Amino acid sequence: MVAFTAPKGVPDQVPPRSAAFLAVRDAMVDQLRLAGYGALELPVFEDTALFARGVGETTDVVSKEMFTFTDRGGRSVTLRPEGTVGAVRAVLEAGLERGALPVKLWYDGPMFRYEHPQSGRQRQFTQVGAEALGTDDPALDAELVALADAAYRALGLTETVLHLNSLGDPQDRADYSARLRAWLEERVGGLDEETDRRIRLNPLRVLDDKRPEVRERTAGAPLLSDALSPEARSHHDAVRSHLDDAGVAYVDDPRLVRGLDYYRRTTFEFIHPLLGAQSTIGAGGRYDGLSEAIGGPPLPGVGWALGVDRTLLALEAEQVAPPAAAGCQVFFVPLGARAKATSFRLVTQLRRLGTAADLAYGDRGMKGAMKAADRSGAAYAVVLGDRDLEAGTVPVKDLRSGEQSAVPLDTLVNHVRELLR
RNA sequence: GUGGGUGUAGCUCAGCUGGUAGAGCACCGGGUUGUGAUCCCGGUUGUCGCGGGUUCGAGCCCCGUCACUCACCCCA
Repeated sequence: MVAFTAPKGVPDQVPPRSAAFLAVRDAMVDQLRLAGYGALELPVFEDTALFARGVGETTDVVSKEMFTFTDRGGRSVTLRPEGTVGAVRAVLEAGLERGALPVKLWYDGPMFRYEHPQSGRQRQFTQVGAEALGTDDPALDAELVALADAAYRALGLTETVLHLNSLGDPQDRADYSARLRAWLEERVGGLDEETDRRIRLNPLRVLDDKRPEVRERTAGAPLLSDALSPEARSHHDAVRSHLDDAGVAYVDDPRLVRGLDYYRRTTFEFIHPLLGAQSTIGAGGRYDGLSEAIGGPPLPGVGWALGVDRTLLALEAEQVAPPAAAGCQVFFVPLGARAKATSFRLVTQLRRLGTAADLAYGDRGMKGAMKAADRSGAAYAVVLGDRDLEAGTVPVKDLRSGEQSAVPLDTLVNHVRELLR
């Protein structure tokens, strides 16, 4: 036991799992690069008011899950609970919306929400995010969905299910909310205080309640998908048709609701059935009003965030081996001080040339050093002691076959690089 | 914020009706004065989460507390 532990809900990533963590992140980013998305580096904390306006005051994320503190200058700042709002702020600040459109961007990094940790949910978690701003072309919605789908496929996930819905335009949503509120008050009202409050403030979210007794009562609720304006309807149809053409499978989920206020029209979630309660491994949608909500010009946008931690859990649940990290290629086993100095020099030389090399540290014995060579995963071991240095040739051992040959010391570096070719 | 479960070695865990701490794996060393993954032998690691109580005696019983974990709400 050590004196300090990581703060509650804040994970460490250590080997060997950390390699898989990075591989998941990279697989997502690779897809975005293929599609012309540019990199965005964003601050980890922002003005608290930015999130309040952008994400929405009444959302759970803003009302009870933010890491908010006052800095030394008396300003209220908040560790970002999500990436989209900050990304849009950065685009507006840099004036990118006045350049070539659409602006397509990706970013990654830690997000923070003050929640009770459980499987698949931490207070600090990592997302890869993508945003496409400046046009309301439904093909962009489909592109983003297809890219997330491709990332999951590239990683080897086969059981992910894509849920798709449209929340309509603001007017559709307002009309529908009023109708749903009346319906819910009659059937679900009086169940408990929290639910009553939700019926008043954001009735759509009641449909997302997982409690069986609530599920039962909301079974016949009117659906938003039946209340879409002709414009929202045709946008949604276009998205679906692009996905069909691209061979991306999805499930129409008319009850899919998102917890962040800025979404409208397209919304989607990638759900993994083997994960337990926190089963959404990636999600997103269109947010055409967000820019205006934070004081910017009208600027349509669509985006998603994929959870790196949860995607890794999904890989583990499917027992898919994550891409292996590149390991050591040549391992040096020095016997004695002179040999160690020579080994160190050769290892450094090899590394400069791009060959992964390592050596046995700690002046351990032959047996221990060979064991370390074996564990390093290297294809070759170079064993050298004083008598080899005097002879001018050193034994190079093929660790798979066990065969060994003597190589002149002055050509060792090239010889080893030749062997590894 | 609410509820359930669990805290013993680096890891996974055993520990009987209370009698003073164990296994497997891992790690280190030796068997082989210079050759790994097998085998054999040996060795290291513990405030039994923490604090208090009951008892001649507590890993075990009681109270409190903290942490971890799963679930609700909500979300990636």
